Amino acid sequence: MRDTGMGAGLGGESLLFLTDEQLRQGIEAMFFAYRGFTADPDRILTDLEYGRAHHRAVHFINRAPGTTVNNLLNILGVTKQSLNRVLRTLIADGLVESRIGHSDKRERHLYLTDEGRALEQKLSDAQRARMRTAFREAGPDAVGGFRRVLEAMMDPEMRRAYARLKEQGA
Amino acid sequence: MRDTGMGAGLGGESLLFLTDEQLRQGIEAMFFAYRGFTADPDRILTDLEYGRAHHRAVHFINRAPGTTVNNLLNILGVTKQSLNRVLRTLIADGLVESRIGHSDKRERHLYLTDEGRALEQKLSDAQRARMRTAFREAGPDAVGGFRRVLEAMMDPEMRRAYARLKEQGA
DNA sequence: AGCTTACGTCAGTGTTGTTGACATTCCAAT
DNA sequence: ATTGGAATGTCAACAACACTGACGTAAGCT
Repeated sequence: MRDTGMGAGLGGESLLFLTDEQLRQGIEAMFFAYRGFTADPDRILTDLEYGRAHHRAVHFINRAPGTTVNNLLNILGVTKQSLNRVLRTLIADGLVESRIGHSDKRERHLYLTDEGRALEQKLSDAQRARMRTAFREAGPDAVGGFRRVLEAMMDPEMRRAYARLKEQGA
Repeated sequence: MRDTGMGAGLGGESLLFLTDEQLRQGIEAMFFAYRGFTADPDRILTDLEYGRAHHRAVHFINRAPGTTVNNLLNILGVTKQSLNRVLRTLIADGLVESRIGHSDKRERHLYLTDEGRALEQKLSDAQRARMRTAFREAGPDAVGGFRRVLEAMMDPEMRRAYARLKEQGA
């Protein structure tokens, strides 16, 4: 087994949790857990001819109603063309409403329709159910650690977006 | 704000960490963190004309040298056609070697070549670096919680695969 | 001999992402 | 008032990565 060479001679703190093997287990845990994380919504979506991209759009529009396309673009980290394709179908299907901005008429503000909210509800119910089970199994302390590690893993820009959404939801 | 209706009257334990808002923050944390998780390898891969699928294959072949195609299929959770496309390019490019099984000649055992190991090293160095920073920022207790929640989030089948890899690496 | 398993491949399709190019609309500055 | 830039939208082409379905080959099992 290889080692980073940083595990020895660092005083009382063993830092055993930073060995390459521990890090690799963390990487694999992320990989397998993300599969579970998306599995339930994915099943619902394939029945509805939608994909994960539609879920993400619906999720964040619900989370921040009236958000602009540009704002959504930054949160989702995709190109406007990619997002536009998804939004177009959602608007055409009557799940999302796009209203021209009042102060800046170039901007489009996005809202879920009743039907859109119904889908969001259905998807997030499924996803929250899994998250709830996992949180309950692991316990409150583990949940705190989970959140701290994930936050530290984000790119700074995403960490800011995440913090903004957190404030908004509280 | 909606509520699950499970937050009240449960005695001393408040279960505040299981509110819909907390769960939604967990969901968003997973989304943003996974982006960071894959960002560094993705950057390396695009330069090399490879994708995330190649990374996953190389990772697990390195992790379990001599693994069969079928075993890899189960771990990655994709179709054989999808995996085969990736394996074909990796073998053609001399990163992976496919050896016919000794006892069962139908099976192909997969190994990384020196060149394959070099790529795996490069990719996992980048990914481990981010994981290491995140782990160090969050601290050992948080890392334990992180791992417990992720494990609880996996599908049972993936939890078994994860456990098998853990034993193997120890 | 017949069935199953493991693997590979061909063909077609769908989702999601990417560039690049171009039009429109609007705000803001000269 | 015109010019420049930002925000949005659209079209086209393309690539990665997943899927299904069908077919073939070789090997193993009963």
